[in-house]
Amino acid sequence: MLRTHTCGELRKEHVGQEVTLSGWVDTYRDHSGVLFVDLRDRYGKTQVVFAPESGDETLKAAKTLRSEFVIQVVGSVAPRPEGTVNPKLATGEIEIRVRHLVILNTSQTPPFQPSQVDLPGEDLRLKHRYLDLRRADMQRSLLLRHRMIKIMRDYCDELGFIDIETPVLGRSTPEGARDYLVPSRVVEGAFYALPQSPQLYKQILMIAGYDRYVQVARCFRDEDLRADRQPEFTQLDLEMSFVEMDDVTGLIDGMVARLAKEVLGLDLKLPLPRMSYDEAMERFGHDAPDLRFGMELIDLTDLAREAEFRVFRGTADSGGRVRGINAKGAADNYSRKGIDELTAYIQEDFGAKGLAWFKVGEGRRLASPIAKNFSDELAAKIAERMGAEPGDLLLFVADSFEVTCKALYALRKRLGAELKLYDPKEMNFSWIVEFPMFEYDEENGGWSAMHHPFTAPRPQDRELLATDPAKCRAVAYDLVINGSEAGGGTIRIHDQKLQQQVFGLLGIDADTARERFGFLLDALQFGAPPHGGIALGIDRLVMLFGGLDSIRDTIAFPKTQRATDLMTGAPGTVDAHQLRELRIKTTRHPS
RNA sequence: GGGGCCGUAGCUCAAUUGGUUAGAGUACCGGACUGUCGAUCCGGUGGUUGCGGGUUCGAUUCCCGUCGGCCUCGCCA
Repeated sequence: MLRTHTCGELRKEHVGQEVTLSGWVDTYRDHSGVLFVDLRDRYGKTQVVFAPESGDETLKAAKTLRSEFVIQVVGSVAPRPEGTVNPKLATGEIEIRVRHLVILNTSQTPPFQPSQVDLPGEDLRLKHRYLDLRRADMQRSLLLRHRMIKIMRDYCDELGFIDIETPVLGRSTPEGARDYLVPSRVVEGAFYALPQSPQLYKQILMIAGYDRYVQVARCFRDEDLRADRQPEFTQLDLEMSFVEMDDVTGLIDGMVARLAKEVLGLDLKLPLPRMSYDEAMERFGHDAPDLRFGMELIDLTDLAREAEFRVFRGTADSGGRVRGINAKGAADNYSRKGIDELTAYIQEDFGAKGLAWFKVGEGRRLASPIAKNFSDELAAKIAERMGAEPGDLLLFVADSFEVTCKALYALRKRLGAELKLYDPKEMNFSWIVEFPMFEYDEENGGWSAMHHPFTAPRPQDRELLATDPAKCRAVAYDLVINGSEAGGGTIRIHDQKLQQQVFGLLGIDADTARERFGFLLDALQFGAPPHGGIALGIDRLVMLFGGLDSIRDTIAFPKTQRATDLMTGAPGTVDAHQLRELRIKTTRHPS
């Protein structure tokens, strides 16, 4: 072994021991007669000291050490002299008096140093990811990821789940996200698709009788990236037979509680609270609301009908909605210019026609350029409805229900952050349930599945499939943490006829269904048990539990917004021979 | 596909209203220093201001295009 201990484990009780440490030169401080090196590995840092007692040769060699050299030192653990203890280091009470130094490898001057205070640009971090991953923050993050996956796997194992791997090369199912495609060499003109999720395989596994399946599954979606979205990401995917919704949510409640306890030291009250989709849209304008703070959406449509203000009355009379939020005590936080920015924000990004606002003065008088359009009586009713007090800022959007949801959700989220309405360290867990089965697809003029086409309707809503699909609710449940969708699941359809009916509603005719999902329809006829499951986004869970801003900081080798890998250069060109074998032509010059 | 922010020394950043020789810290190189820990002190190297074009007497600064990174709308069953 090239080491007897790691750089993070030596303490006062080791004083006097002969040890061998190996690691990277984090920093060095050359005082001519004595030279200090902070030796780093993923366990920590230990100060090693080169002094005249180390011998001329060793001291001389130590003077050639530079950042990120890999060295091995042999020496004795010594207590630090009085007054030189470093409380910032876990190993700060001791140091290694070096007798022997081996330079295991040198390093070029790194483009950035893992210990540097100012974080380098993300492109540079990604290009030299091996340096970035040496940073303590990244090590903490990957370690947290490991711990969380281990906790979840252990939990499932204890409950009898079997880890089964499903294929990465599958077939394309054009619904939903765009697929990553892989050409087949053997079958001309045919393509595999990388899985967006193991959805169908795990349902097949239920039909096959493996009644508790789990997998840490890599999933792929060829869609545009975000701070919390990567083209390939990891899900804790699980499925259970002979279960109802409460069985699945109850199981996940226990898993989340264990994560919260072991990772954050939090005792969660179970079961986690639930809210229906409709309530979430009404109170927060979104199906993944951040419940760490209030500032709920308040409906004013009935009052708007009495208003002289044409924007309000006109919207209310034509079937739209007038809704608002009350930013408590924020009247002074937003100047005219600041409110103009908020207005532009919801107009440009969410299609709102405008933003009506009032500042609440003494005696709950409403002050605003549009205030003259409101009678004192109506203004008082609005103030009452909004729970207005002097110093509050009231913001209103009059538009379709969808636009009021989007615009006010965005405003609430933005103001919540800007006004610091919640503690960033607080964690809020909840379930959103009773999602609609379908949503209307403007583009194609038909119904599309809100979750996926295999989701079961609530038994009491089954009639609605034929009569009023819009009102039909699914047995679906999303786990929401701090306003972020951390996972989602459903009870699946296990009845072949029902499955075909749903396909029909989605505009998938019998032939298409047979071609794409024939294997599932077949399997459903050979004794499919009732089943359901869930998938949790592991990258997002780590991000939330770790208090990180970007999903990229939870992934060892993430991709950029253009889905490229700055370190390896993927995606890259391939040589002409490879393309010929695949019978693929490209306008791009082969490498 | 749309909107926005950014790109200046190896790194992190600055540079007045468009103004003359583009600076600082750090890293790096050389020197001094036997208790530092963001070591300190002295000296030095280092720039096609992402790239291409335009406006101008003059462009890091303004305009157009392009490349790259990030945020975001659409998209993400």
